[in-house]
Amino acid sequence: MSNTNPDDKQLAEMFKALGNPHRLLIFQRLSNCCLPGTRCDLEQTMRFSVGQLGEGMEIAPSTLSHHLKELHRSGLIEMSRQGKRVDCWIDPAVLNRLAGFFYNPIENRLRGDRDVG
Amino acid sequence: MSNTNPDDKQLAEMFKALGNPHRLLIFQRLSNCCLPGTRCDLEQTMRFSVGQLGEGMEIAPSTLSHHLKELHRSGLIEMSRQGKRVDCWIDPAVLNRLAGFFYNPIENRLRGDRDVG
DNA sequence: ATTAGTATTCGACATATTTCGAACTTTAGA
DNA sequence: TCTAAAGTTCGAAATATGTCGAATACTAAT
Repeated sequence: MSNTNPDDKQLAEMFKALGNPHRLLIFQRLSNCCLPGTRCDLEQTMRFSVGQLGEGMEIAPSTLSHHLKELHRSGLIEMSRQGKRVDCWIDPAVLNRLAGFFYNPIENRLRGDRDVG
Repeated sequence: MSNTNPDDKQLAEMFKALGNPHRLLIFQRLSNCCLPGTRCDLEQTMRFSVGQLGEGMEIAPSTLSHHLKELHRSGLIEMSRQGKRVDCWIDPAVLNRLAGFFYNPIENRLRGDRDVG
C-alpha cells in the first residue's frame, strides 16, 4: 500500500504473527508469568527454550521452529542460543508498544467508566 | 488445537484481522480521533461510512467490503446501515480488552521504569 | 417506477500460509 | 571422535487469503 508507513507495517506484521492460534499460545506462554505451574521473577523477563514452548502443542518440531521464526521476524520475540538450547523471551518494550496502540489516551476518560471482562 | 479456549480463539481472530495492512489502516481510522482533519467528540465513538473508510486506499469496493466483513466477524468493529450508507465503529470495550491483553499488571512495576517509543 | 448512490455477494485466480517428514547443524558429553 | 539432544532448513502438499470484476441488493430521490 502507498499510505502505510514502516511503523504500521511492522505493527501489521506483529498482529499477523499473533493471528495464528499456535503462535498466540506461544506468545502468551512468554508473556504470562505467575500462572499456576510457573515461577514469577519480577527482576527478569520470562525465558523458555524452544522445546518448552512447544510442550503440549501437538505440532512437529519443524512447524514449531517455523512459528518461532515468524514471531521473531515480526519483532515480537527475542531468541538466543544457550548451549544446546535456544531461549526465547519478550522484550517488555514490545508489550508496551502494543498495549499503547489500543490505549487511546483521548478516549480513555470515557472508556474508564465502562468495565470490560 | 486442543488447548485453545474460545476466548483465545477469538483473540487470534482479531489479531489475524489486524494483520492485514488494509484492515489495520481501517481500524486505525476508526480508533484514532483528534487527528488532523478529524473532529473529535468525546461523547461518542468515531463513526465512518464504508465509503469514507476506503478513501485513499486503492482497493476495489468489493475488496473493501470483504475486509470490513473480516473485521466485523472477528469482533473488532460494529456495523449498521444508516440510510444509503453503512456506518462502522469500534466498541470501546474492544480496545480495552486488547490493551489489557498486552498489559501484564504483574510485570508493570518493572515496565513502568523503562520508557518506550 | 426509474434512476443513482452505496455497499455486498459471487466466482475466479494468484499468492501466501500451515504443516509435515527428511536431512542437516550445532552443542555437550561419553 | 562418536553419539545424542535440541533446533533449523528444505521441499512438497493442502488449505487459506487477497484481490478483482460482474452481478446483485438496498435506499433515497426524482
